[in-house]
Amino acid sequence: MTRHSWNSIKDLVMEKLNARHWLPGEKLPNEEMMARDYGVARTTLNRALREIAKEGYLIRRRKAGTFVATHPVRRAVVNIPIIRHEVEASGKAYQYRLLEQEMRLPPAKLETRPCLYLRAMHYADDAAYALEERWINPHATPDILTAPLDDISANEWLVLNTPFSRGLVGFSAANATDEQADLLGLRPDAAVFIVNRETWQDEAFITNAHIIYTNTYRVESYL
Amino acid sequence: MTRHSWNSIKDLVMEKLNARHWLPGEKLPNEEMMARDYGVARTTLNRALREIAKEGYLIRRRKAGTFVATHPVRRAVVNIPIIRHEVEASGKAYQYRLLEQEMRLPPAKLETRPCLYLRAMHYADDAAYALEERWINPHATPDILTAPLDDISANEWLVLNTPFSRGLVGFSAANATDEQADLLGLRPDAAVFIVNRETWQDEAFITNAHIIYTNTYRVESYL
DNA sequence: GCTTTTAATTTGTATGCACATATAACCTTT
DNA sequence: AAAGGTTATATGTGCATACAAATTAAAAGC
Repeated sequence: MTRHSWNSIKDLVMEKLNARHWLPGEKLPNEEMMARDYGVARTTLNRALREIAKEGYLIRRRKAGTFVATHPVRRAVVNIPIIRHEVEASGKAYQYRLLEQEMRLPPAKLETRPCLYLRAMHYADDAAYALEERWINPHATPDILTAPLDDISANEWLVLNTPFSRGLVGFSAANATDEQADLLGLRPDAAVFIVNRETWQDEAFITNAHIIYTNTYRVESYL
Repeated sequence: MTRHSWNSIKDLVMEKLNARHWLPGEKLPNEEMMARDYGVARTTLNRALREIAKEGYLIRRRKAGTFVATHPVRRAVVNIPIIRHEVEASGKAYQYRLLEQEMRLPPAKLETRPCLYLRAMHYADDAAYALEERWINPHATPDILTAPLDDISANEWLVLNTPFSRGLVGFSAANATDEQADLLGLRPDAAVFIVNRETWQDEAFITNAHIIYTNTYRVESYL
């Protein structure tokens, strides 16, 4: 019979932290002592504390010890789903329409050679859901030129076919341009929620997406 | 001499994943075999794969095995800093001004008893930075009633003094009301970026914050 | 007093082993 | 063939031990 799992120890320690049993900045007993207290091996206790530290509530330094974080960095983990999945998860029918597709010179900070520029609309039950404006570097992912972008969104094709080594995502707000408002069925100047994504494979730019959501859109996450 | 750490094994496996050495959905060799291949103990290999799975690139099921995720869920980890730190990190002088503070009945879904309602402005170098509209439940955190909310923002006081067991954060866009636009120095109807945070201790509502940023604000994160 | 070196302490990791747990695959029964 | 039970297998976890690495604290040297 296993008295305690690392996970249950983690819960016990989190309870103590929440109950302010140790104050912010205060040092916890060392692993050996705590392991004895809880009646587990040091490896088990180590894992519990390691996970808590990863979540930002503890700071651990060799030789110094384990401390309660004074300003626990609140982190929210946001899922970035494929738009089709997002729509289908809400029980609505997904539709996708490619508006424009051409080779064009992108902003210089992305790439100096011509890239594929796309504009497409995403619909949920015939209602406009999001407008996608995207640059794709065919020099980094040449197969994109033969991809069936009428059927599958570039979003989804890239997720399945092009790995990346680093990416950046940004959330912001803006007033819709007249054209954007028209496409999204919003009044002129309406506020829109914008998700910007950019991915790279090593030093090669792969894609930059600007996804403009209707103003009812909201990104949510648990803390 | 340690030939391989779990972390270096993780890197090696990630490389293979990125190089499509195993295709999405494909099954990887079992831990024992992989451990032998890499010349490490199963425990070590287990940790490497466990961490990769946590990042969403592998799916692991007992008895079934380890598989390459077909739709790796892209997750972005967003830091939610204290506004003062955010401003100071940009090298500007932070200022805080409490506009309003009174006991009032909040929306029913939060709490049925009267709560503390606050409105406050955050400034960066005398320029408006964000408007905070906040409910705080004094029944859950009574000390708030004697906190020096003229000096320290409720935001910061709560982070230091009130632990919570679960929280929700949401990002959205909206058109500023006339009053909000006025306070933030924006034109009427300008788009604003809104961060909404709500925290609970077990079943007790602690606080709900509505933070309205000027339209240049942007949340960023690496993938 | 200041700098450098050394030692001590604490967390971090690797390993071998054992057993727990989930579940896919197989077998039995009807 | 369908339902139910059993077995085999891959991952998940716990433990004892040993050593590695970081870094604080103490000692030594100037």
